[in-house]
Amino acid sequence: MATTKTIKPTESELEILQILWKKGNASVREVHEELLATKEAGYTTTLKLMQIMHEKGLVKRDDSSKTHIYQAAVSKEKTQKHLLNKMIDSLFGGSPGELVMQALGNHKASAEELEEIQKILDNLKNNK
Amino acid sequence: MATTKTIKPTESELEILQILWKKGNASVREVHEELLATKEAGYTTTLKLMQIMHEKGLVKRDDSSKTHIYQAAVSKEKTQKHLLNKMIDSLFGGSPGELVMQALGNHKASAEELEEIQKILDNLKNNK
DNA sequence: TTAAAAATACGATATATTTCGTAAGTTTTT
DNA sequence: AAAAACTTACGAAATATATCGTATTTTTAA
Repeated sequence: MATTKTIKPTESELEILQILWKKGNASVREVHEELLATKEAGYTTTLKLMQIMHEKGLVKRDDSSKTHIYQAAVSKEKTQKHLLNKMIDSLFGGSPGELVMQALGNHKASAEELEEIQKILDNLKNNK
Repeated sequence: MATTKTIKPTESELEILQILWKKGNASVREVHEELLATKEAGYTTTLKLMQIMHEKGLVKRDDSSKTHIYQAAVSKEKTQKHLLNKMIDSLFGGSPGELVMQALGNHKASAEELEEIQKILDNLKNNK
């Protein structure tokens, strides 16, 4: 078995990854501006976090020019999958259904989303 | 608006809560034994964690006899809900649908679960 | 009734995460 | 060309989390 790389971004790292996933690539400044919309933080704090993420391999960066340009090195889907599975195992007794029910019960999903989910559901049913 | 109590158990606290949810109530010793099945830890570490959880109000305890008996003070459902919402916000751009799709796509849900989900889905659709 | 085992309390250390200040080098503006 | 603004690097402090050792008390067993 290959050594499974442990993707486990911290809370703050996740916030940054989200921005990078959305923007594709961005400078520290750009990420920082986005962060400010949500939370209070100093510029060097963001910078430091992104440097650490780079060391960890969570992001790639192009430092050919003065202002470095960052980009996520882990895919959104893989990360979601990973953390979701962890949560299903640790909080929902390994049952994805239990989680789905909770999630649907709580939040309000849009009509479009409900349709999307319906499609997936139909698919799964047919494959039984 | 009432002050929203922040339920945010740490990883370790979650492991303990799970055991308490399962057993209903238990001594530190019992919880510790269970923990050992999964991970390495000293007894006093478990004790300390549970004491901290008590301070935080995550668990209740009966200390009328020498050996204190603990029990979860937060419900499994509320905790699931809380952490799920956090995850939806921090990883799925606030869209529960996205999360549900990932969850359904990855894991295999049982036919019964699919039916359950279908019911919830129908309900949500009708309430639009 | 003494010794061993079990339990709690508590402080100290270790580790992980987050935040920030300062220095030093670029680029931009005046 | 000098000043101002921007950027990175880096160390250090602040905070949160986890782990453990030791002292003390209580219970159990010899």
